[in-house]
Amino acid sequence: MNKETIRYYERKSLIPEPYRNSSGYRIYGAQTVKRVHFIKKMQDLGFSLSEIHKLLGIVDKDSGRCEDMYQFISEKQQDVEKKIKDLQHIQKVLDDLKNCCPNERDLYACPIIENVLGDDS
Amino acid sequence: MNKETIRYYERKSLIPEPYRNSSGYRIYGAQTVKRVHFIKKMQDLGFSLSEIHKLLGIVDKDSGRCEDMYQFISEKQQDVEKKIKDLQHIQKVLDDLKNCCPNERDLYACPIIENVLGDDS
DNA sequence: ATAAACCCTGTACCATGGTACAGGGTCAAG
DNA sequence: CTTGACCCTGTACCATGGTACAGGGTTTAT
Repeated sequence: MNKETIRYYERKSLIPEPYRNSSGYRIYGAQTVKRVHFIKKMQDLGFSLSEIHKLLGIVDKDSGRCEDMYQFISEKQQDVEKKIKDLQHIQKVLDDLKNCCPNERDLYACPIIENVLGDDS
Repeated sequence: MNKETIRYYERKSLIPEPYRNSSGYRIYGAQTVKRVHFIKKMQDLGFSLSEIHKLLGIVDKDSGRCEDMYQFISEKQQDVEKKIKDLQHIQKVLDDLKNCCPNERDLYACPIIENVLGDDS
């Protein structure tokens, strides 16, 4: 991973300020390394950095962690469910557009274009 | 729609510079209004403004419009298909996380957290 | 001993899709 | 004829997730 990105996470308080050696160089412990892995994985699961910030607040808590975590995951699942449904709707509209296309070269009045451009809704 | 957004589209060359009256006020014709509707609809279908910029290039062309349009829609469908698959994978991972959660309050060692935090991959 | 190859800080910049002024001109109503 | 409500321009700013310097200090290798 890019060091600039790590420093970006530090600025955003996603990871703690690390120890510095006598020259002021950052020394990272295993926990911070794990934390960065956690951030990456949650990003891959579609969580934004601000969501991950909240999530890390849960992780750092000493009680109620599991319940809050479950809650968080559940809410994200609903987000993801909605995104899938939206994309499936888009897929259907794109299909309809394709199906109205005769696919002939040099046909000026492309039904797809007319469909989207002229449809007064 | 917000006038600032329309002016933003003008800056980005998504719509032509409109006619001005004697005081320099913008006067929009029906074609530009249709163009803005087109932009909004294509945005709703998941096209970015830069994609819409290319699309409008096709719309403005005098030949081969239909074939290019069909091509564009088809490529977008593949994008959308991939996004859906990615989200479905995410959904599965989130499900797995939920399934490993005992959902007990005050349980310190939340399996979800351990799962994501500690998994060395 | 000196150059390469790191680290540090701070700031600016990239794309995306806009929004929000400031400081001015114009237009219609009362 | 003045006040408010528009329009104009230009520029700066918002969030998001970083990246890329400039201008220093340090460490390592030859």
